[in-house]
Amino acid sequence: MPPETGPQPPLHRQLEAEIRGRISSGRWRAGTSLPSEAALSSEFGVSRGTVRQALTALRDEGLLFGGRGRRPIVRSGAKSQPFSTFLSFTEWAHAQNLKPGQRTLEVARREASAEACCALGLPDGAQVVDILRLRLLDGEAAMLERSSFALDVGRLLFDFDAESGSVFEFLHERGISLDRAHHTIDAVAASTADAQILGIGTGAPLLRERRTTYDSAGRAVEYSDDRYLPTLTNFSIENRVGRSAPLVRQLPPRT
Amino acid sequence: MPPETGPQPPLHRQLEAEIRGRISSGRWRAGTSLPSEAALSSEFGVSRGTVRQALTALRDEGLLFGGRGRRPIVRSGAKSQPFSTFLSFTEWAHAQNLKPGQRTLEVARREASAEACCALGLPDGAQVVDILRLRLLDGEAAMLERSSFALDVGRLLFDFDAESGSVFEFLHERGISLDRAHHTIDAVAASTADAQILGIGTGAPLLRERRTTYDSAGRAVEYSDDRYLPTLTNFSIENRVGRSAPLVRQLPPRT
DNA sequence: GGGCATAACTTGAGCGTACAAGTGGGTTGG
DNA sequence: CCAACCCACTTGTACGCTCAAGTTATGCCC
Repeated sequence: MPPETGPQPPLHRQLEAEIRGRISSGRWRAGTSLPSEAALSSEFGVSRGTVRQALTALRDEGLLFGGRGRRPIVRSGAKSQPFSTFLSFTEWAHAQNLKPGQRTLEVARREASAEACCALGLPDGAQVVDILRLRLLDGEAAMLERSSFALDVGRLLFDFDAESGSVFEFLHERGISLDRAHHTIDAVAASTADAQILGIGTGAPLLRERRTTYDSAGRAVEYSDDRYLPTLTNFSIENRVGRSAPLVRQLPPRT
Repeated sequence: MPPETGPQPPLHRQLEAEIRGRISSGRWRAGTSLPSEAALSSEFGVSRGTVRQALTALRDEGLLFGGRGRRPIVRSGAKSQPFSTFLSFTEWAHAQNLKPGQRTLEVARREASAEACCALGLPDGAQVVDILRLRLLDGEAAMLERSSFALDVGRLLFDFDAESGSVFEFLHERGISLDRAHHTIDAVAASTADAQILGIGTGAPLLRERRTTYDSAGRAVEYSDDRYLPTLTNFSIENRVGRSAPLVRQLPPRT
C-alpha cells in the first residue's frame, strides 16, 4: 500500500497540473495553440466548465493567452512557473533546480516587536517565538528571514530540526494548517546587522517581503520580515485588463 | 442621451463592484458575514454560479475569507482596494485621495536600450520612443518612470498632452487597446541620475517595477522601468493555500 | 440546565445546456 | 485573381441542477 496518498486534489487542479506539465515538458511548445476546450474536455473526460477553471488559472498566471474565438496560445518565453509564493523557500529552491540551504542563527522566546504585535493582533508586550534564519541558494547567501510566531505555535518550533525541511511542513505535520498569507513588498537599505550576515555593504538595497500568515480559523499565526538580495531573487506578476489583479499598489501606513 | 455609456461589463463583474462598494461604504462591516450565496443570488436576480464568480474574485484579493460551510466574512482591517496594478498611476493616486502630478522630463525617439529591445522583441538597434517622467503624490516626488514604446505607438505620444491624464487613456482613445502586462519587482540602488531627479541620496534603495505591456494581439507595445520611493509606495498581495497565486518568486535571468 | 445527536443551511465541486461574440477558413461571385 | 460573404468553430457568459463536505442551530433526552 502506498504511504497514505491523502485526498486527491479537485479535478480542475489536477488538470491544471497536467497542462502545466505538458507545457514545461515541451509537448505543447510556446507559440502554438492548445487543443480547444471541447477537445480537452473529451480527452480528460471532464466537463468544459472544469476545463475552463484550469485554463483560467493558467491564463491568470500568464502562461496562456488569447481571447474569444481564438484558441489559447502558449506564451512564448514562458518558462512554466508551477508554484505559488506561498510555497516555502525550500520547495521553491528545489523547483528552480537550486540547492537550498540555511543557517538558523537564533530561536528565542521574547517580547514581540511593535510590528509583530500589530500584525499578529497581540496586546503590547506579548511574548512570541522569534526565529532568525539565513537562507542560501547553492551555498550563496540569498535571504534573511526574521519570523515571529504566536506563542502556542512557536513553542513547537523548539523541537524543529533547524537544518532540514520547511517550517510550514513541520507545522502541517503537527496539525497546524496555514491557510492564507498576506504579503507586502518594498525595498529597504541593509542595516548594519543585515549587511554583516548577508556579506554585503551597509545601506545596499534589499528587496523586503513582509508576510502575515493566517490559519484556517483566520487567526494570525506568523509574521515575517524577509530580506532578499535583489540580484538573486525578484517577484513577478501577470495581469490582464478587466480582470482585477490580486497584486495592489499601496501607500505604506503613515507612522 | 447619456454620453455613450459603452457596453456594460459582464454581470459577475458588476456584482463584484457592487459588493466592493457595500464593503467600502461600511454597509457590510469588517468581521461580519455576508449574506449567503443563495440570498445574494436571489437579491440580484442572477444565478449562484455568477455570484460565486464575483465572490471568488474578492476572495482572491483577500477582501473576504471563510471556507466550506461558513458564510464569507469581510476581512477585518481590509480597506477595500478596488483597483488593479494595471491602472495608471494617475487613477491610482485619485483612488488613494492623493493629488497626482507629473513632470515629463523627456520625450525622445532613439535607439532602444538592450533591455527594451529584448522585452519588446525588437531587433538590435531598432528605434523606439522613450518617455522619462517624474511622478508626484501631493506634490512630492514618488516615482521615476522610464518607458519605451514601439515606434508606431510611440509616434502618437508626441501629440500627448504630457501634463494631464494617463498615457493608457490617451492610447485607448486612439484605438490602441492594451490587454495585459507582465511585471517584475525588485530593488535597486538609486543611480546618480535617479538620485538627482528624486531628490535623494545616491545609492538609496528604490523599489523597481519593470513592466512589459501587450496589446490584444499579443504584441509587446511598451517596456517600462519604474522606480518608486519605498517610503511612499509598496506592493501587496494575498494568497491562499491550494489556490496558486499569480505572484511568483523567481531568479533574475543570468546576465 | 447541560450535553449530544440531528436537521437545516452553506459552500465546494462538477456536469449539462444555451446563446452571444469573435476568429478563421472556405466558397462564391465579380 | 481578388474580394466579399458565409459558415463552422471556439471562447465568454450565464443559467440550471446535483451531490459532497463542513458549519451552525435546533431540539431532544437525561
